Amino acid sequence: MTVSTKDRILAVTEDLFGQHGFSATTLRDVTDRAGVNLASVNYHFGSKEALFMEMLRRRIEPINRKRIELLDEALRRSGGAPLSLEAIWDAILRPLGEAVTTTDGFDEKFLRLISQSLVERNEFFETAHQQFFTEFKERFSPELARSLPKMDPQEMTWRVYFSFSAMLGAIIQHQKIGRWFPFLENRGNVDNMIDRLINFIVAGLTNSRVGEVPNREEAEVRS
Amino acid sequence: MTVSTKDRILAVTEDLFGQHGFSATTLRDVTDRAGVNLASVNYHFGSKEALFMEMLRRRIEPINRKRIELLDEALRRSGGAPLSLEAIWDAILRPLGEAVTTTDGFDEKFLRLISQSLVERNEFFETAHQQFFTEFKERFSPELARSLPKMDPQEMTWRVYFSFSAMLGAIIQHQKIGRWFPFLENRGNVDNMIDRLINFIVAGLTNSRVGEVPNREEAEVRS
DNA sequence: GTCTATAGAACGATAGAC
DNA sequence: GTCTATCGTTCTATAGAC
Repeated sequence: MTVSTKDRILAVTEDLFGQHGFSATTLRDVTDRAGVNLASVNYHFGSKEALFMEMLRRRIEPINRKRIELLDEALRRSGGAPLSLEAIWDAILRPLGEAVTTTDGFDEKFLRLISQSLVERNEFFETAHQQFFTEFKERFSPELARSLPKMDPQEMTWRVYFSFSAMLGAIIQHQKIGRWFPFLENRGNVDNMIDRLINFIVAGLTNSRVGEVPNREEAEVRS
Repeated sequence: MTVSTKDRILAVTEDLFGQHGFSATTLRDVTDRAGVNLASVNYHFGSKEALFMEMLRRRIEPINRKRIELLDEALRRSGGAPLSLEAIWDAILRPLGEAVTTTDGFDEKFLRLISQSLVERNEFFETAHQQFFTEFKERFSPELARSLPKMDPQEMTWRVYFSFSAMLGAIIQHQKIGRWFPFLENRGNVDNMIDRLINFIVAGLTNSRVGEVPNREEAEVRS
């Protein structure tokens, strides 16, 4: 099967963007590595920015589509009743896990791509990501609220923010996990990590010490 | 009081690096904004990389120094007994909070700087950050283990990883918090956020469902 | 649709006067 | 220690032949 010039450019762009980011990746790097001509980028995509946007869009949109599918499916099975937090976060995390999983376990390349896209500071990237996130957040936030009906909305919003932070931080920092914790087992098993991450997040979300701040003097020595 | 050319270059470098990263920031941007000559960068710092390293080093090192000071102080007060998780995470988070706090509340500029430095992919940056983190992690990890003596080491390492992820994710994503959650109160109050983050992390760390993975079918409907 | 060739601008770094 | 001027390189983008 033949791979089109366009697809080869996109594949190489993903690699280099994941490794070096937008500014540090030049079109010459891309075209040289892809074995295509420099001018082909502008022919197929129009500009460097448009190329990078297309590369990002075609990876992220399917993930969010799948997330919403899983959420709808769970709601169908529950007959519309509030879902468990585990089910909600499973719908959020599992499609991401599938996207980064290959037969060899973690696809570090793809994880770097997602990571880099999350922290890219170019304005047009930020606008795109804002859109990606907003669509999916507006679908999930009400479900989280339904599953935690007694929680103060402000308290819940903070916790949801920390939950997303934990998820995104775990992705962004994942390349460092081996250097931080060299003896950590199973770090190539994405499903295992997601299971553990769901546990961590649900514990943080359901923490009973609502808004309570430990007294620093008294809290010093653990009972 | 006069501000030296060197200091003005460093100050502007912080701003621009926080906003655009290393590659997208040019020396001309820096020197133009600082009102100094282009050649002064190479005179004072030697190269673009050396300038950015010096800028980063002088901001991060004091934070880690303060963290270890706070930990030692807490241990002195406890007479060497294991600390509460709250006390440990207070020592980790509070110096960061102080560093980003000005009289106007959150110093978004500094938060962006830290955030950008965490995700910068240049090799010399990564090596430096690895060193910054390792020093401080090797001091704190044993204390966390002493405070959670009954926990399986593998389980604990995963949770500590998620805790750091939540912390770093909260910093990295902080610029987006207002767009994600427009009605969130207190988001300019760094001490308040840190208090809440400590609660979230401690709940995740002490979660009783050790290594237990919810059955996805049964977990679907929240009781 | 793919190529060569190049325009036009911006880059990091440095030489050398003051 | 600060300046001007500039070197040599590299960048995105495009014109135009095939």
